[in-house]
Amino acid sequence: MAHDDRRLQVLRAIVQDYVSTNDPVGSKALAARYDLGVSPATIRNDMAVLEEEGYITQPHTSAGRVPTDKGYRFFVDRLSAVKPLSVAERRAIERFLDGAVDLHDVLGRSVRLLAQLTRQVAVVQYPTLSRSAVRHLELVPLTAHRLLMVLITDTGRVEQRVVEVPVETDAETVAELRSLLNAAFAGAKLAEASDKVGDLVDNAPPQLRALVAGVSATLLETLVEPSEDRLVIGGTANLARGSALDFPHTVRPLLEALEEQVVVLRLMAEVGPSTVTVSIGEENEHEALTGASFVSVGYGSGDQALGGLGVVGPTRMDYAGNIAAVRAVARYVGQLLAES
Amino acid sequence: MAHDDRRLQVLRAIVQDYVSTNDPVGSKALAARYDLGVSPATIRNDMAVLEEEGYITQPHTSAGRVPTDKGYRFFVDRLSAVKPLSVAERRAIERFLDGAVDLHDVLGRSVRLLAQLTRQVAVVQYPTLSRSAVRHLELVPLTAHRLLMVLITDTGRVEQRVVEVPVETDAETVAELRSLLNAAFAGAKLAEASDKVGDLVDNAPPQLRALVAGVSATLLETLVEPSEDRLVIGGTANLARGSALDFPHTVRPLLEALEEQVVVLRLMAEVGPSTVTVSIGEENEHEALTGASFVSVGYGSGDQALGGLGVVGPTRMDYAGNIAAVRAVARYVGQLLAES
DNA sequence: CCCTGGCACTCAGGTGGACCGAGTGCCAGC
DNA sequence: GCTGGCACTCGGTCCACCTGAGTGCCAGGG
Repeated sequence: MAHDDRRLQVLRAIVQDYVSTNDPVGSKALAARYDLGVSPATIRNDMAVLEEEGYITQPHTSAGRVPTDKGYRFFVDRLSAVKPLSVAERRAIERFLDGAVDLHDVLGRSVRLLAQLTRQVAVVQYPTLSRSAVRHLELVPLTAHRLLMVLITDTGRVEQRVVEVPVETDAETVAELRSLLNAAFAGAKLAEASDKVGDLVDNAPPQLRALVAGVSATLLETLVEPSEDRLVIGGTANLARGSALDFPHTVRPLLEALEEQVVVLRLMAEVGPSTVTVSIGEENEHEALTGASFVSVGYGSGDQALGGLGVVGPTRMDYAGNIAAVRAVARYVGQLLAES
Repeated sequence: MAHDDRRLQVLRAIVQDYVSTNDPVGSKALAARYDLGVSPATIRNDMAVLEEEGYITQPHTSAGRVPTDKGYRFFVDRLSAVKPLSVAERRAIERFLDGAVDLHDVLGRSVRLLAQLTRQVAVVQYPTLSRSAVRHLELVPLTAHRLLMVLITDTGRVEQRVVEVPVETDAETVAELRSLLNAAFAGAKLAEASDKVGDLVDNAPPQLRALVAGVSATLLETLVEPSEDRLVIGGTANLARGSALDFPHTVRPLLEALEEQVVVLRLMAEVGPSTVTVSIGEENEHEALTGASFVSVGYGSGDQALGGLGVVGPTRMDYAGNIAAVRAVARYVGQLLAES
């Protein structure tokens, strides 16, 4: 139908115009700027319908229209082509991420990069431990009854815990324990580690059993602790840019939610690799985010994402551009992690 | 002189009142609230002198007075007694920091704690590598030509680097290398590490020399790289609270400076342990911080601070309270790190 | 059946004047 | 050297008014 088609065009034009100017957009401006081939009056009729259907709304009578969350949603779903990144942008990504020395560095650079590309707040999650594999388990004796366990994963994460052991342990025993644990766990996905613990303890030489059990228990604990999931956040300064415009009253609740991490992690939990997830305004369950949109995607090779990354910004954001940026950065991060 | 004495009282009262109300304070309000034993008219005279001397200023005629940076400085320098923390606060600190599982956790909790106590932006620096001692050096073979070097310090920091080695290396060689390096470096301050490298290479068995040299070089590199110094920042949401009041136009430059880290690290570089440093407004060299004050102190047992921590806020802040909080948290962090 | 130009209507935001009150500086008196 | 009194200043607020953007509706034309 020619009608519906044009209405879609009108909606699209409204979104684009509003995103770039931040002014409610009126029929006249639309007709002037977007060459829709019809007069303002016609556009007004279409706009009335769009408003009826809930895609746009007027902040007040005698103002132009503004997309609603539903409008953005429709717009995003119909995003025909994701705007490809410019050559300059691709080069910027490479230049930015090249020369990272370790995981911390990779993620730190990614978050800065993403914030810079999108001019929004960027969020990068550390690779989930449970989906990483053990590269090495190190034990460093601290005292006779305390060991420092250091877990190194294939994604480059390093976690450490102090293990209190019931029996006195000398250097030799520690060495034995270390090779035992590494033989058992090295290369194994951490999610599978819990399955192996039982066997491992059973098969351990009797004098080592208590130790193996103790260290294994701590290992498993690190997997479930809340600190298990870490987040790097960057570009919060972008929130201040036009905060008055984008966020009704203050950015405070948003900043709080970001620092809370839990909120963002929950959102991240749902992301899959290669499929960008966009959640818009009210679609976000957490109250502080109801005025914001979240564009995220998983990174990592395989079929299951190692972690997620994304950007948070006003619902009035450049979805096409941000989706492209998020996807591109995720791909590079995935590559970098696969290499190391 | 009775005069000067009362003028100091007046200045103090102005600072206190302004800090708590955020309104320019007039002679009448001062007389009413602070019981200075003299009439408003007299206070006006004192205020005129204080203004002449640059300690206070009027935002406009017919408004009260506001302390200048110089006024705050004077106030801080004459802070007779740092307000001791309440029992509840002390208990809160312990409760907050207790049960931290590793360094990351300790610092993360500290920064949240500090932000909560002071209601400002809190900043905590990771222990400087060069002032930490090596607890353990681990080498994990990745491929025949690549090793993962993991450095564990006595402060609980863990750094990792991939080392490309020129010669093919088997597991046995790696083990040898590992014990060689640990024998040489374990327990040594990292600042002294560079001195030891020469000897170490000379005394190494010939076939290991190239390896030892390569790994040592990487180790030294990690000490000088910018990533050497890390920072945890928290409580940025506090900037949003009353941002319009405290920071003339936006919080943006401040947020940017904080994310920049370098700026803050430079400020931190100067802190000593146990002596709280306060830099106020224009005293800060970086432009973005000229509207802010920075209260910082080093933490760590010895005479040299392992790292620093502090808070950033408007010049209009509760200096006495913040100094007390910063000092208290630093002490606890120092203790926690010494224990582990 | 759909588009278009015209027209009356609404209302947010800006402008300018009047007023109010907090706060000051100064002065004469104690 | 302190104090009360007094004239003066000036930012903030309130209000009334106007302007202009934008709308909805309607009648007419393709």
